[in-house]
Amino acid sequence: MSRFYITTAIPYVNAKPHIGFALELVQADVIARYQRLKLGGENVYFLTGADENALKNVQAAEKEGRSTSEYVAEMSDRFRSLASALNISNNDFIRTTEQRHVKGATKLWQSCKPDDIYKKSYSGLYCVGCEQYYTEDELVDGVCPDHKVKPELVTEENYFFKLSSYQHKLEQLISNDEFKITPESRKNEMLAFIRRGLEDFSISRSRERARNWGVPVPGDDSQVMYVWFDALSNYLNALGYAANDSLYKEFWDNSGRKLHVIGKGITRFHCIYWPAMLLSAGLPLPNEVFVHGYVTVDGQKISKSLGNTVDPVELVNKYGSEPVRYYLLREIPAWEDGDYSEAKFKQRYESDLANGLGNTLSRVTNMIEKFGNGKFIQAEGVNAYTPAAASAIEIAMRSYRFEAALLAIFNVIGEIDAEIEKNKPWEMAKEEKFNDIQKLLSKWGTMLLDVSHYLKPFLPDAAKKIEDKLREHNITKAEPLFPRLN
RNA sequence: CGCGGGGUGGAGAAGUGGCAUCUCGCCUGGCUCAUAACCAGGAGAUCGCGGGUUCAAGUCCCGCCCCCGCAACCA
Repeated sequence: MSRFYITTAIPYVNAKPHIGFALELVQADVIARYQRLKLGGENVYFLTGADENALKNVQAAEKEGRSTSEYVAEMSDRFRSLASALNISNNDFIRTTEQRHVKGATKLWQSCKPDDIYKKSYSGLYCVGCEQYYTEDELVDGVCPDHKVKPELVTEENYFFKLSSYQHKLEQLISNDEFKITPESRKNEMLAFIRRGLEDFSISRSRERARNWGVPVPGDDSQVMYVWFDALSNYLNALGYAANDSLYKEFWDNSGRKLHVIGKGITRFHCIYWPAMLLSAGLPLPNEVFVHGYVTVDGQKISKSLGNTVDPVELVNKYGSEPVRYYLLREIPAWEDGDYSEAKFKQRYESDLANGLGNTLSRVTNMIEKFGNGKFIQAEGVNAYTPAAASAIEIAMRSYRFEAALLAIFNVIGEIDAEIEKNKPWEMAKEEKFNDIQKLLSKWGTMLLDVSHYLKPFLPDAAKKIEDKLREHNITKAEPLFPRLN
């Protein structure tokens, strides 16, 4: 029994989703769909969701003069809609204000080794305006960079987690890939971080400082959990950890594979804090964390002050989900940062999707209609992908190099075009060599089916359209799969 | 001496020792089945700079310059 559990991170919902999170959803979706094809749909479980407990959410709601719970509910819906706009095949969507989550986070806290959670007083420079702590060097001339006020020295008693006692174990698990971090550069970063020495970290806030928002610390009403402590437990909670549901047993508490897909900014939380918490609670660890890079827009970091945010839902409304999926997967190197620009988007759309895949389908189906009587018979022994190409795609998929996989998959489009040009079926038609044409059309159609097979995880709709078209009894010229933009 | 990533034809990238590759753009030619799409050929790179190792270096070593991230309770 081979089970596969995959998750995205749960973004906090203080603003509408931007294109960076769309990247994560799409990458995770490709992996999920790919695994379903291999393992069968029932053996794959794909989770995404939203973090509603972050203090930032409270601040954002306040700014709009709304109640926090109403605000986060509405914002979570926007993230849910993004997933559906992008045709993401998630099995579930968890909100961290749900009971199953609160109960699970509580259970996880209680399951940690008693020695690992202790009370300690913490003091730091706290800016009331920002509602956050600053270190000395973050201050500009001794004042908060945002509010230009001198922060107060605040002392508060919090619960701490004994991360320090897991230093050795974590180093071991990560370096021998028992807890695998992809790409390797991220693994090295984490190892370097661990070797510098791990300090215990605070896992609670005073209820006051948390603005009375969050998951209460069990047995201590004066404190709520530090948002990361509860947030990470969502991966267990969606499966029914608190109630020990069968889903939890099948997908987490067994030997199946568990993969987290995250952005580079939260690597430490997923690769250090999270496994330590699980170790403390005596729970199985995820097998792997895949860390993708960030999306820049026109070469610049996405930032609200620059006003260069790109709304992925708008993009989908304008161009459709598949072109957006394609762009994110093909143009952004999955292991690194990548850039979005409208010009590049249009370029990819035109050359790869419209003039490439779509046009080739039109050519082939049109010739089947015109020269082949609408009949297409799948060719025996034709493989669009040589064993070398197929294995290159496999390797790319297994290492989450989606851009490399797509490049290899799309090579075949060019090959079909070149063969059409070389054989000139339209001339053969004049000479009435219809049997020969039929053979060629069988071959090209079969090659297109091979392409669509590999495209399924990436472009599920287009793949299906290609397949459906070539399975028609009386094939007519296909409608443009991706119409030209102008 | 903080850590990491990167500097390859006009643009974007691939490329861990053996004639420098791909996509887009540009030029020329071809084709007309196709979404004015497609195919072939071509021009264009002293592979950031300076040394070194080697029969041979974009690729290994040393030094330097420049760009971009990250630097622990803050998503």
